[in-house]
Amino acid sequence: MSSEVTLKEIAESLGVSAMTVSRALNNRDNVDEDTRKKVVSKAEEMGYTPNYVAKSLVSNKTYTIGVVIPEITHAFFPEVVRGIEEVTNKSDYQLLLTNANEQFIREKKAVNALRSQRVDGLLISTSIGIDDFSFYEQIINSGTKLVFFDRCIEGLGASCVSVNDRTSSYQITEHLITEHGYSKIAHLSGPPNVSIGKERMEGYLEALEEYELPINNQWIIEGGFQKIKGYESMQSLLELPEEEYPEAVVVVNDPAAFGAIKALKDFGLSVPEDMAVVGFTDDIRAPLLETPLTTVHQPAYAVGQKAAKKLIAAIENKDEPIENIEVLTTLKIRASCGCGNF
Amino acid sequence: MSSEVTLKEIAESLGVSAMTVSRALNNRDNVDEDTRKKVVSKAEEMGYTPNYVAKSLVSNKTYTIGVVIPEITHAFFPEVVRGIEEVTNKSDYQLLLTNANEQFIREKKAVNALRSQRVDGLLISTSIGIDDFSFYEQIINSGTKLVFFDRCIEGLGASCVSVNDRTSSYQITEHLITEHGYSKIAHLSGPPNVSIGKERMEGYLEALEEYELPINNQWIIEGGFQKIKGYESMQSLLELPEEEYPEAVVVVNDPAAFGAIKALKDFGLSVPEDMAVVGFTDDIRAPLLETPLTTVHQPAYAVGQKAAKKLIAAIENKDEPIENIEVLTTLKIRASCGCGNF
DNA sequence: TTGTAAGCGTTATCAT
DNA sequence: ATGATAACGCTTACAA
Repeated sequence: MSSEVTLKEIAESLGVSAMTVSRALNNRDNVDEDTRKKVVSKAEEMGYTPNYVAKSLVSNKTYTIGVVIPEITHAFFPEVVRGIEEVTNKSDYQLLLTNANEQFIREKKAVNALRSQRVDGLLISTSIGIDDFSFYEQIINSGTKLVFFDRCIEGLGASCVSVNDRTSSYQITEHLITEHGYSKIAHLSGPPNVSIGKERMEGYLEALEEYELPINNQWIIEGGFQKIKGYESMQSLLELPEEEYPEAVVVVNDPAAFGAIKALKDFGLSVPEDMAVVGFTDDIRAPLLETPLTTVHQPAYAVGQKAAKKLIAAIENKDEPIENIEVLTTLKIRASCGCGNF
Repeated sequence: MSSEVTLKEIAESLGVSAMTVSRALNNRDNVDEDTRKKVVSKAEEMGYTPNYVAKSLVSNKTYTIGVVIPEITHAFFPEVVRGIEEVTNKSDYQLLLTNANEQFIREKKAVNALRSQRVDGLLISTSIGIDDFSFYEQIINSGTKLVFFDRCIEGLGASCVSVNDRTSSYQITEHLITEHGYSKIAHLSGPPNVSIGKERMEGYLEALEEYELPINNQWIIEGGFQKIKGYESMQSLLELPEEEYPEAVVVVNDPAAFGAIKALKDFGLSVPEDMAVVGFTDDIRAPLLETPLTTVHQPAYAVGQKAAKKLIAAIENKDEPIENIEVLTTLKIRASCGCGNF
């Protein structure tokens, strides 16, 4: 950035001190109105932009928030970022965005870089492969303000904003049971060490228990969040003898559900006649499938907003409490569960 | 960010000077190997993170790049950001991301904030309503490194990375003419003051001229980039007497094409039988429509990569030339143009 | 090899 | 109302 105009230069060209210029430009009340005007117009003329780097060094505040997301192309996250942006923009914080690409090594590197940049706080959604919880434990203990969103690590003393995953998973499973009378329901799960994977599994299990349906371990396949993982999980499921096929399957998210549906198709089976499929996310493509996908709509924008608000509150207010904030989802009933008229 | 450990504190606890600690931690060659080890382990123990704010003040370099995009939910941009991220991550630059939400006022505000943060360079895709070119002219003249991407402002002395819009628009129009024999082709355009709006219009016109087809001003409707704009433009077009309807229409981008198709449907017309429609973007939803959309695939990731590479080159190399870089598109032929077998 | 002093651009504090 | 000085955490330049 070419050599920029400084307070001192403005001061010299005006024959006053740098302090006066600083005061004038920051609208302090103890400056003569005349000099203030002179300073402001001179600054304008010289093309002055305040140097936040220097400001930050003095104030120990950067007005900057670090955001770490695991996967920027998964449509959910850009929407979350938009929510974050909306809030930070109003409060005049800037966003340092990093994409960990689902790699915990990159996530760590990003967090360290962000800390070196002295961001005022961190908004984090962890990558799938995370194993080293002590990393975040140290950071939180050091007093760094941190709010997790969507993919949370619990019990570390940081607030967390997420969707009511367990309840939503319970509800969509319940829908399959009560509205359609399915009793043989499978689950293509995510990794259990990621909160959303665990929670969605639990909601599914709770619903089966509540309605006293058999829990069949052959129907619970651990996979991942991408299309290919759903495809593979469904392939495993279809290795069962045909008479042991479930009637319906709850998939951990929509991309994985797309993969699962593809696998069914490749296998010559149709949705929902041979097997009903429901997802989780309400991906932009969900309503456009040949058989539109029944799924759980996630208010990504609201998640972003709430996480950002919580973080800014924690930054600006010493004793903001630690909270787990749940944002409510809604069921999107479409055709893939067997509801014909959508 | 709680009180952080400083060089001085490490120095004191070790009985050496801050300079020695600085040298040791930065792997300068003039430090005793023994003291270096002591310093490094002490720094680790005390949880030291270098203060980049202070570093930047000295070096006049922040290792930070400001990115301004007009619309984060338009899938094209997250993909561009991923490309940018991939490059900056390797070169150890951080990304300050701002979303202008298609509002030029917010864009200006964002750029000013970014300059105050003393980013080393700017990556910008302008919002639609832009009118004040002098704003960027000043910034570029002040020596700030700036690369435009996708939505460029030309003639200001900044490099630009974009898709070969005019050629692509020419090609998809040509496809309608030569593969389908359409001679009555309309264009629902974008705003002409945004480069992609202008370029796509020009490509369309060039193709008509090349094949000596009539240019009918009633078939050229100025609109915008969102679904609703496409809907409205198509509504205008359908106000013509039925015998003056075009056979095909080139829409400025996919979201607008979705709107146009919706309007046709609401009007009782079908695609491509009554009117063929082609788009531009290859939106993730394009292949999933009832009649999959023929469109131009844009290599968003490559746009991001090239823009980031160009900017970093400009930052690190005094006389990096100003260039217009074009990234090549590919046609995605699907059913909406009348190619039946897709 | 190590230390000292000055300075990066700003603001808090005390003085005038 | 305005100015002088020190300080924020670090590095460069020079000295020991």
